[in-house]
Amino acid sequence: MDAVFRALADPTRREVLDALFVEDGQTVTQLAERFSEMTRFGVMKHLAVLEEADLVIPVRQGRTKRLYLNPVPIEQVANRWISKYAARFTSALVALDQHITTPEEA
Amino acid sequence: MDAVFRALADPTRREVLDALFVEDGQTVTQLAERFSEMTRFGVMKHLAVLEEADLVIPVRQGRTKRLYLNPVPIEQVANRWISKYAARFTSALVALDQHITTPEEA
DNA sequence: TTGATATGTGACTCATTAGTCACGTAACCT
DNA sequence: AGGTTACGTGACTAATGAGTCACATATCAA
Repeated sequence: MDAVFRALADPTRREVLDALFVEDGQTVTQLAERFSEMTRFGVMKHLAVLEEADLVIPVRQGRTKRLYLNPVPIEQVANRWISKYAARFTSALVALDQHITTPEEA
Repeated sequence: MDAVFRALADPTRREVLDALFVEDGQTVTQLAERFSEMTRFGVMKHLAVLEEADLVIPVRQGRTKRLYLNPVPIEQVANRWISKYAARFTSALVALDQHITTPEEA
């Protein structure tokens, strides 16, 4: 799970995920072409991090490699980590609402 | 939102959030004592990052500073980013189920 | 006021990361 | 075979991040 958080920290890597969300199964060069501000090697390094976190699954096809989005780790983070704080969010909203409807201070 | 992802990337910072989840409104020294592998200054740097991401809200009280957990940014990440991939997760499960119930290949 | 406590700042070191490049390998095509 | 396309590796540089320390400031308590 550490790898997932780490992978999601970089905006470029989130862009890669977005690109695969729009069109799944793109090749490395296809993806690299979308990032004009970076060389193919930079993109490949980001892909390695995403694969490490299992967020992207590589499928070799002859000389090309297709990258497929794997939403499972994201879902796990949502369930095992984020949902824990969701309850606090709800109670925070309730507290805010009570604060608004019954203000005690200026 | 970038700041939130960045803040969540570090395991120590997630531990800080966990500590505040267990007991909200702890002071800086209180939190620092929980991290024996690190000095107070290290913890303070992490707190700065968490405050920057608005994940932790500081409240000055005389010479002490109390840190309060703010689950709102986490919730926003869940809604605006993660939920987008949740649909893919569902369809992936459906595909997996279909693959299991009607296997075509060995 | 004096001493103790709680937090803050700036400069510094060390490790990690992002990104590039030269080069290498493997597959496709004719 | 020979050229071309697609991807991979290792070494390198520059930037960023983690962590520490000396020191400074503010507050409390007697």
